[in-house]
Amino acid sequence: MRKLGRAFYARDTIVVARELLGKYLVHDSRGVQRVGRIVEVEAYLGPHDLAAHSVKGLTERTRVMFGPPGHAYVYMIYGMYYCMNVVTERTGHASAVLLRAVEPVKNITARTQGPGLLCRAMRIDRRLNAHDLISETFYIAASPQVDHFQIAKRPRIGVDYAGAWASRLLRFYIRGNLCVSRA
DNA sequence: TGCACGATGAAC
DNA sequence: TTCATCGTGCAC
Repeated sequence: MRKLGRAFYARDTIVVARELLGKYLVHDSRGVQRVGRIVEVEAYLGPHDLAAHSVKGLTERTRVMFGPPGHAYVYMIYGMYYCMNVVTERTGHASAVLLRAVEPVKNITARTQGPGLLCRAMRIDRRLNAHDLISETFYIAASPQVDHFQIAKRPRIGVDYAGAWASRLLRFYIRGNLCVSRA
């Protein structure tokens, strides 16, 4: 599979979010390679986006978001789940794409519909925070076959506190895909 | 040093 | 609609 390079991530966040749909998330963990096809994502546009964690500025937690593109921002939510983001644009821009759901492709037995379940099923946890996705064991690759689909746009989930930003259509998913967390 | 609050998921 | 569960950020 063709691994995505730094240049893929160093672009407009909405473009990256849309193009991540259909790509393959690969994680080699203790000799087991797990692969999931990305079917749902959300774009977080930077410190001016009231729903983005980077709205807090550069802190210990948001350090990775402010760093270079192509790295994984993994954080714990509600004390029980992890969520994985891909950092986009240039260093300091503090934008990222949240991976919300994947379709099981290889060595995945648990459910993957939702950001928390996705990380649990693919064994993604805090240890992978700040991990470079231009690597051998944790990366995203282009689809091995040509596949075309329609992209649906919806408001992001769980960000009602973000005022006008809550209604922006920044959640994208593959229309009709059964592995999407919410249609 | 303490505390309110989540980019969730599951049960009721 | 409620709750489990804990790291983070900020108030004090």
